Amino acid sequence: MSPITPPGETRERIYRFVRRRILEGLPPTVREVKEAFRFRAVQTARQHLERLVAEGSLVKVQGKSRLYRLPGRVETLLVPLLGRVQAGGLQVAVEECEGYLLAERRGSEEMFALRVQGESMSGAGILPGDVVIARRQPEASSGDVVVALVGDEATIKTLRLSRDGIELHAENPDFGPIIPRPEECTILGKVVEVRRYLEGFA
Amino acid sequence: MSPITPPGETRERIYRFVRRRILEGLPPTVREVKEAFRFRAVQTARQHLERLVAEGSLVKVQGKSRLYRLPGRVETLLVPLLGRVQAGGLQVAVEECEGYLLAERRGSEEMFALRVQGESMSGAGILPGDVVIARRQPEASSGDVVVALVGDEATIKTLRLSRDGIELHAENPDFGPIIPRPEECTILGKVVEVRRYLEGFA
DNA sequence: TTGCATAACAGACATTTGTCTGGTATACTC
DNA sequence: GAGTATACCAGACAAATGTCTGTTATGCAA
Repeated sequence: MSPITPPGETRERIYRFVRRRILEGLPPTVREVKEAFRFRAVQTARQHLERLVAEGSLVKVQGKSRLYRLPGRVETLLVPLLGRVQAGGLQVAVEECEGYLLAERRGSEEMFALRVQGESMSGAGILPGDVVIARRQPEASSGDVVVALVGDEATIKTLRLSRDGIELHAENPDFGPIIPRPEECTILGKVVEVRRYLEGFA
Repeated sequence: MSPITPPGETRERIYRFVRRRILEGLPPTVREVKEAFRFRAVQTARQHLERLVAEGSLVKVQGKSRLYRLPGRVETLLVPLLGRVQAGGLQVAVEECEGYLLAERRGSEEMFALRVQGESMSGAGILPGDVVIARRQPEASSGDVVVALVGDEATIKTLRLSRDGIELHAENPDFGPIIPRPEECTILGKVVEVRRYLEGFA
């Protein structure tokens, strides 16, 4: 028999283990928890897990496999890193994406990522080669950094709402604002995160 | 019997279904696929899935539940987001970290994250409030952005190696270089990634 | 002591899930 | 026609997984 640990201590470690596994994208089975902690009885793992559910640290779906989740929608998901976004819209772009990034999810929104191409947002610390992660949404507020499809190409700019319609502002004095006609501009999403990889990860 | 669809058409739809489920964080079981497409035989779903694996659109782990994944799999890692780093070094700081970030794993190196505090690196697009992710290492090359402990406090600067020793350069004309005496400066790690959260995630 | 809580174990049962063998039907090619 | 490929179905087996009943041990408090 494993040594009996102080109340709650093992449970705390189990919580962290399960949490990590969930964040990594694959919640463990009861028996995987058992194995990880070298319990000799499945029930030991199960008791701890059920306690964690009872106290609200975890939630689960009865009777299904690998269905322990974190409460409050703090989950992760794989975000497709889009290559070239063209007029076809996002659907096609997602199909032929370059790869996937990990990101925290809030709610169940659809997210996508895009590589920054020019200097136009340098003033906001968004440099060429950076990756922006955006939540897909058709509208945004004044001041938001958005991914917009203007004519035939996706661009990243700061949105300004004026009484005449929308304006897309660069954050760089060398670039003037874009004031598109409504029919030639679609907001694809709002940028929620910027990442720069200084090493590796092309 | 369900109507027979053109070759590959159902499979294409199954691929999209599975991919979506994986991106959402919970790969489906074979029977969930069966149900979603209203097949009456599990085998029908399985055949399609196996074909997708055979042609490389999906990968899976034999015999385990919910183990269909996307190819080019992302290895993940939880990186401790350190609060205040002081002379004690990283050990203590990791103990009392503010939380964890998800990051792609590169090798098995120790990583840590730190919140940017001042304007001194603004010229390199590293702004106050950003989070830098660093690989722990005691040395770095000239030109690397590093996290260094100078005297009593952790700072993020660009490293320059001169014949007199090391120099820490800010990327902002308002800040002069720091030329520390060797014994009062320790390199904690090299910055490999910069993140900025434009929404939520304190 | 008794009672109660926690931690851990042993062994089983039941459901879910992955896998397999064999079948029917349609379409295409030779 | 025979042969082959695809799509789909039926039913079963087996492994993985969730769940349950009952047990021992330790510590704490009435």
